[in-house]
Amino acid sequence: MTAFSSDFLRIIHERGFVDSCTHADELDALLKKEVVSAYIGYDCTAPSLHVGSLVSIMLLRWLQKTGHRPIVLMGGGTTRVGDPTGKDEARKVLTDEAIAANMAGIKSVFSKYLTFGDGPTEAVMVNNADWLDDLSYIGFLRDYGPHFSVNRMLTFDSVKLRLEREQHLSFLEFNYMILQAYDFLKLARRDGVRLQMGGADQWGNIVNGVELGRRCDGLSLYGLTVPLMTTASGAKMGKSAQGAVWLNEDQLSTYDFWQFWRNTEDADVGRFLRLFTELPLDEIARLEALGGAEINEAKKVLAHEATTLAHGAAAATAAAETARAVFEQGGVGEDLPTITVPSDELAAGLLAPALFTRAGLTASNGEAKRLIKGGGARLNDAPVGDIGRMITDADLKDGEIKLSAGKKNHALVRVG
RNA sequence: GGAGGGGUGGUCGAGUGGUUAAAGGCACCGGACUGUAAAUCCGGCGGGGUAACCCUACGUUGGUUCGAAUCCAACCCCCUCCA
Repeated sequence: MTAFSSDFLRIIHERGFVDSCTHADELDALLKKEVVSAYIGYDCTAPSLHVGSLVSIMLLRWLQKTGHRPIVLMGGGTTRVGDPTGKDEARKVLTDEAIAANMAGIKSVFSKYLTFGDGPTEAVMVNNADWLDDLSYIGFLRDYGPHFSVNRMLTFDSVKLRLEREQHLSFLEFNYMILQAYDFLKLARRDGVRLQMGGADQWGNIVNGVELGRRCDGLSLYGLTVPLMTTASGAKMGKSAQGAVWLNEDQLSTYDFWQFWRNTEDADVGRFLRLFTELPLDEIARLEALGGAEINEAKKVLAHEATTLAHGAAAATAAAETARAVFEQGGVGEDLPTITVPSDELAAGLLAPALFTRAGLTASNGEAKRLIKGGGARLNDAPVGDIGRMITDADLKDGEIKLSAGKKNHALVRVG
């Protein structure tokens, strides 16, 4: 399974996207023979996707680039059930309103990475609520229930782990894999989809769909998973200073997004360049071979490329420029988070801890005081020193005040 | 329905009447060292207050007590076995 002849499998294999794949040789031949429709499902559990999902989005992008048709499945129906995979406890049941709002946020990401339309290789977005919401219970059970073995279902990790850990698993959640399998069958029948892809944790769910297609319609369906993304030091990937690394700009600024990539661990640079950029492999090989501090150049390239894909070249350049000004010159940049304070308030003076919290650098006044006592808080690059420090318009420098919490978190205060 | 076990801070997990805002680990945040890396070491880690101090918190609601996460009652939820 090393020498694939189809562009898609060859490229994604070279770039490290493939964790496992069903009938790789057959799929390879199919991809050479015809335009293949493949889908990945996204549940609407948050208002945006984050970098954890980015691997699969890049996968769809490569699929389209190599002449096939990506289908983005929004889990409007399955989100109402809740995927138990990888969770110790049932997720809180989301309201239909929350699901709809989340879906709206998630949808917007894909247009950055894929070209949608009606052409043979243009992407399509579908919603499984369209067919799941109206299923009739008895009819569904009679049609598809016989194809699922409970004995077998109990052996899938998503279920098995819950049982082994003696964690509650509701019947509602237990049905998730059946619905996901049905999704695949439905898309195969309706849109001729032949391949489902997803994260490594989705393997069991995907295989169920492959088998359901064969049992019901004698279809040859395929599944492919990407590795679970972790950093070289073992942490789950996707934390920034602000929390999760969201793909939507309204959830995470382009500057913070850029910074996330810039702060990649050395050991991850090559892998991330292959997965999250489209640079040629020989160029990546050169970049990851850089030693010592030089590897920072590779990280900048990574940050620029990844940010360009997500937010556009202008945003990436602006973020890079701000980062350069802030880190390499110790100054300020346009992209730093900025708050505006009324001039009379500033003239009257504001306590440093309160201003830090107001600027979003600390979560509470207490935290701000601790930060100041610990020496991590700076005002115009000078340690604040005293928790009773008053900040006034006398602290303005070129019309703004730079606040810093640690070396990486900065904010600007302007008068307005 | 019956019997037994359990619900502690973001998380895991101690604590079983007072010095417990609650040991310890992880996560997280600062600092040192560096390269805006990793590893390591140091400090911090509920909220408000400059502080004294006040408030909130150990499933929920009541009760006993000078005093409860710790004892009692009822209720809710989870687990195991039985029917």
